Amino acid sequence: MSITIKYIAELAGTSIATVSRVISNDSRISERTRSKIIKIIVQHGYQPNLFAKGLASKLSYNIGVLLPNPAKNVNIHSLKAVRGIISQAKHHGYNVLLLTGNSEQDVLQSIESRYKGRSMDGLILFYTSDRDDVISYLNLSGIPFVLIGRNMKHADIHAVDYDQFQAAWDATHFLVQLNHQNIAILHGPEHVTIQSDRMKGYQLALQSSRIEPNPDWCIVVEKDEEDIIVWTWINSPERPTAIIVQDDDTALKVVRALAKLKLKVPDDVSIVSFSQDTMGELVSPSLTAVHTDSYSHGYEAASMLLQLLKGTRIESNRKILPHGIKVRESTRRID
Amino acid sequence: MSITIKYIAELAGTSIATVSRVISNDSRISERTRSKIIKIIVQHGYQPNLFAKGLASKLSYNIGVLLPNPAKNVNIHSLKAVRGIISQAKHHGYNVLLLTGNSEQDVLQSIESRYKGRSMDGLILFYTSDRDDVISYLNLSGIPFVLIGRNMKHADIHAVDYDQFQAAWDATHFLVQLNHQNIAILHGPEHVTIQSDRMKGYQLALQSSRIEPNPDWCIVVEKDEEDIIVWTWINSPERPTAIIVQDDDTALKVVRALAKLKLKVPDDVSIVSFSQDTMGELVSPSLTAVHTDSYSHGYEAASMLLQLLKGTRIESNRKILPHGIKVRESTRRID
DNA sequence: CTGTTAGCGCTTTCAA
DNA sequence: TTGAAAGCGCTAACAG
Repeated sequence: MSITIKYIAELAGTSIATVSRVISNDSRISERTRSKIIKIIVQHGYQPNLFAKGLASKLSYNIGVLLPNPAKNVNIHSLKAVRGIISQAKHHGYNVLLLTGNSEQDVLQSIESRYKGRSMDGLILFYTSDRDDVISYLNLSGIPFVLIGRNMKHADIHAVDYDQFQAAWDATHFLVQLNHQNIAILHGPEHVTIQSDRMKGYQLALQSSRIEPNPDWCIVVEKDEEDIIVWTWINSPERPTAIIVQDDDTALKVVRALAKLKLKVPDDVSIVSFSQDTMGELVSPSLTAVHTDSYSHGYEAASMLLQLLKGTRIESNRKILPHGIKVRESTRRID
Repeated sequence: MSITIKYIAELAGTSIATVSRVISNDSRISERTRSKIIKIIVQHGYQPNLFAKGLASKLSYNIGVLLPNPAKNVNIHSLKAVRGIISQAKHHGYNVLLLTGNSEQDVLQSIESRYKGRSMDGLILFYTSDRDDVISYLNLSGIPFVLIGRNMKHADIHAVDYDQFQAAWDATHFLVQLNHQNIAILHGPEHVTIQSDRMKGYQLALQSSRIEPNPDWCIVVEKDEEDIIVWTWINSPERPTAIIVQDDDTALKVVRALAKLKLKVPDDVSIVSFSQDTMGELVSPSLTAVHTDSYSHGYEAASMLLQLLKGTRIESNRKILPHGIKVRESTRRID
């Protein structure tokens, strides 16, 4: 049998209520009793039974984390963020419960059963475009939740992200500083919101340098279309000398596509990517990239959710985290 | 107030005990009552309160997953495996609780409090060399656990892995088939067990082809030493024409180091890596690699743990999963 | 400041 | 095949 609050109370010669109060840091307990009880607790390695606690308090002290959808969107970013979440959660006495699902049905049903079953008090999820309906569901259901990323359709939900507009602005500006005039931008079919934010940043940065954005160079890449896109460009009279790419994976594909056409990075074309990973550092050429600290995304998301759970007043629904630009080998100055 | 077993019982005109039995699939319930109750449960979307369940049954229906240590060893492999774990766990009505810790202290204390606090019934962990003491602790504590990977110091624990010996044998054999005679092997300071298994596979494969292993070419790489190693080699009269590298990250570093010496992959040197990731596919040159399905590692580990928890007799402590070799651009035949 | 006590929602004997 | 009732270990009024 494991050690219970009752046993501790007996040892301390108090009632279980007193022990309970000590555990929950109730202020109206004499220093004397408190220290006595704490000593006994430590001595015996007592750990409160979270189920009893949860049952009585109607709180699970679990927060759920919904992983991005299968394979494709599972990346190091999410893992690091999860670490941040765990760390923050632990700090506040919360555990982290992991959820996934192969279909939306599956996901919704997972969330519902965990929430109704009182297994989790709130949820953190990562943005991918197919989460739209999940978010609608969450909004309706009243489950407290925080999004890592941003969603245009649901602009007012609690979210943690970095400033995608500014990030794209910075990337563009950086290239302009290197004398690039012909700058293209490639982004994926997903991430509608991020896409449009980045697009605006890109366009405004160009305009502020008196460069007119070329609409042919703002391209949405369908899966595995990099070859075609690059092929089209190479035939255009004035081809881009620099490309801003949505993510590391796509950036690598673009490098490969360029290589097939005997174009070298950064000699012929410079590339800036949006990184979620340290991978960009290892490849050749290593990738100049806009990066942000995934761990702190998770940390801050958890922090926000915990505030929500505790009913603390939250200043703002959105928390913007800093980003930076890591200059590596894939970019060069042109004359 | 959420729906409880009591409410369902009232609606069904039975006692809560009966409802409970239906839920837990007790055999001695008339088909009539069973179907009636099930209907009501479904109709009302009733979800049992897991805390009450846990409290009464002394089972949490949670399995813990201890993530690999910070940053360095966090990779896509673990994330995919975690998905496999979740999937299997869900299948059996279990949830997945995530654990980490920044220090061993931290980890041990997390495990203990979760286990004692009845938050988890068992644990799955990933192998990294600094987990040795954690494993010793787990062995002592009696917590049911399964290792993903393998540990030499604790050979008899429950574990899921692929055959590292055979994998290295295959990699070596593959290179020999491509006429390589001078084959080196690079592995990290970590993963003692894996290392020695792979080493044996490498050596025996060479010997079976009547090639005498050159001890200078079996090298343990300290962190960020790739440059030096490659530098040493290049000065040796007969340099390796092929290198087997422990993981994708190191492989990329080796490619970079070689490039500094004007050696191209695969023209001058072929490389085979042990992959944990799809990254090897995207880089240039893409990496020929031994790969295994991370998802199923997680799935099988969870399956084993669940058997342990249910007290099912387990045939073997170790489960060996298949691996394969993906031939890509980093290897070529020599004449 | 501390003790008493009534639950929280479920499982599990023990009886019927 | 079903029901009654005693907990599981803790929280949170309420009372002192």
